[in-house]
Amino acid sequence: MTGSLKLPLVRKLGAFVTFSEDELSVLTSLLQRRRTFAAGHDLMRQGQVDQTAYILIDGWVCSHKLLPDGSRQIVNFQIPGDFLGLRNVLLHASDHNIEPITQIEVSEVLISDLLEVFSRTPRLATAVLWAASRDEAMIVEHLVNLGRRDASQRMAHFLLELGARLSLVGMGGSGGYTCPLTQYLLADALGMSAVHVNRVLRQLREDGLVTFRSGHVTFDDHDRLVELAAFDPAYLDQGGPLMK
Amino acid sequence: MTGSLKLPLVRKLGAFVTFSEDELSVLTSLLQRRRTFAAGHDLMRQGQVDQTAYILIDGWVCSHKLLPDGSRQIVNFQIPGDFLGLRNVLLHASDHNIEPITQIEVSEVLISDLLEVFSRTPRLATAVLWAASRDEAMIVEHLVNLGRRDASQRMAHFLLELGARLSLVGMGGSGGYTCPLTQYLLADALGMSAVHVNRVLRQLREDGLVTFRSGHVTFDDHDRLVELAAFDPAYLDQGGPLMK
DNA sequence: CGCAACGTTGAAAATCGTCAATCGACGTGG
DNA sequence: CCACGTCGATTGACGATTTTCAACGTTGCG
Repeated sequence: MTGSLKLPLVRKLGAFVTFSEDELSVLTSLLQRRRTFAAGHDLMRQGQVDQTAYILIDGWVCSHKLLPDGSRQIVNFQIPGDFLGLRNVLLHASDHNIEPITQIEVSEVLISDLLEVFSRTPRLATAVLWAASRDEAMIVEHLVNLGRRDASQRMAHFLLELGARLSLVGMGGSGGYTCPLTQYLLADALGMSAVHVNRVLRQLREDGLVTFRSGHVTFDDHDRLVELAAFDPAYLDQGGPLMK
Repeated sequence: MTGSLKLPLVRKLGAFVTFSEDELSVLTSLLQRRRTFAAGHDLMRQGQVDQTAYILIDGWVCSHKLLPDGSRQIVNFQIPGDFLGLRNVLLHASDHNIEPITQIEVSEVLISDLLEVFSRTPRLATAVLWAASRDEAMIVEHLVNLGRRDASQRMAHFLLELGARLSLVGMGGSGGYTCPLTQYLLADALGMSAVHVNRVLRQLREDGLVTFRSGHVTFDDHDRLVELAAFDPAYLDQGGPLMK
């Protein structure tokens, strides 16, 4: 067994299938073309016709859409092991922006490489499509979050989802996790104002549910938080040994 | 040329590629296993482990998620030519419900058939994945709708998107379209109450923008409606001759 | 005729956004 | 070293949007 089990992507896909040595080597060969981006330097912009995809190795990223009035909606945050821009590969132009929140390291994935992987190792192709399906399921749950939960429930659900995702790649435990997101980023992700984010976080903290302070999320009462948010992690499809 | 050009699925995918005769026959072979469902008889339920997908031939469908408190969020409506349940094929369990709004006719798609299509005709596989990417782009835009637009803009955007989608499969023109959705369905899709849906529709009608009455949507002032909603159809990726 | 589903409207209440101000941490230039 | 500006977090007051509650109208159908 190599050190590749430490790679977030491998850990994540491991929730779907167990790879053979051959598949592992093909997978890691996808991760060779490394690049680094500084926070705020977009990897991709709305309307851009560049059909490049990336795999996030290290750091945090957000994908968002900008509206003509200057406001924006963050669609999701990406953490190590996640794909970036996969949806745009087949669309004529990118429909969203991809912006690093921290300094990041990515692997560039050429479409040609991806297609070769698809034809050579069908199980790996299936695993990639599984990850894509899971990403879509997450977006759907965010839609439910915005449409049918109030601000407190939205926040609770968001923090729990992030915790579950981070656990899967070894970046968080049941007690909490480190998180570089600002209240402005949370606001744009949860469809509310930064002021209200602050109020909601205070409320959750005073109620003894979660504490989000100076870059760290602490679950003070995980069970009650799950109940408040009506959080059912089934959509994350991570039923393996890593799920509690 | 056969009569297959009248098929909504073929028209839709035609916005992405032009098919050869051989590809057309493979595509239509996917549409053989016909089934009919009555309104209200779900094709699929949350948590179900059935990995069947369908292609909608005729009628209207909605996919939605139910919350423990009884409320629901409609993720999208499907119209003829759309896939149903494609995302669930690789997930361990369905993450949403699929419910016919009218009586519908569908073609059942077996995973085995789909995989065979993928290996035999790569261009067709690409077209299917394009459609899936487009569906996801739509969900993302709905997310933006819920997160960053007020009720009037949401409604305007929704009605415009539906119009553009229907045009692509020959079910609507620039003037308007026939639409079986109730105000309750609109409410669950747009994340608001049915009462407010009613008020918003009245406002849009009195402002001379759109009229939605007795199952028919009429664009009274398409340009102003587009401006109100900040509607940019780029995400629908239907840049062909059908887009105005 | 009477029920049921959908549409419509008003009034009161809750949620949330906007505006405005303050504070602490941090880095930079003088 | 200190002044200054910036960014993020925080709080209060006020106002706008939207929900809830309640009632009534309309249509279609058994």
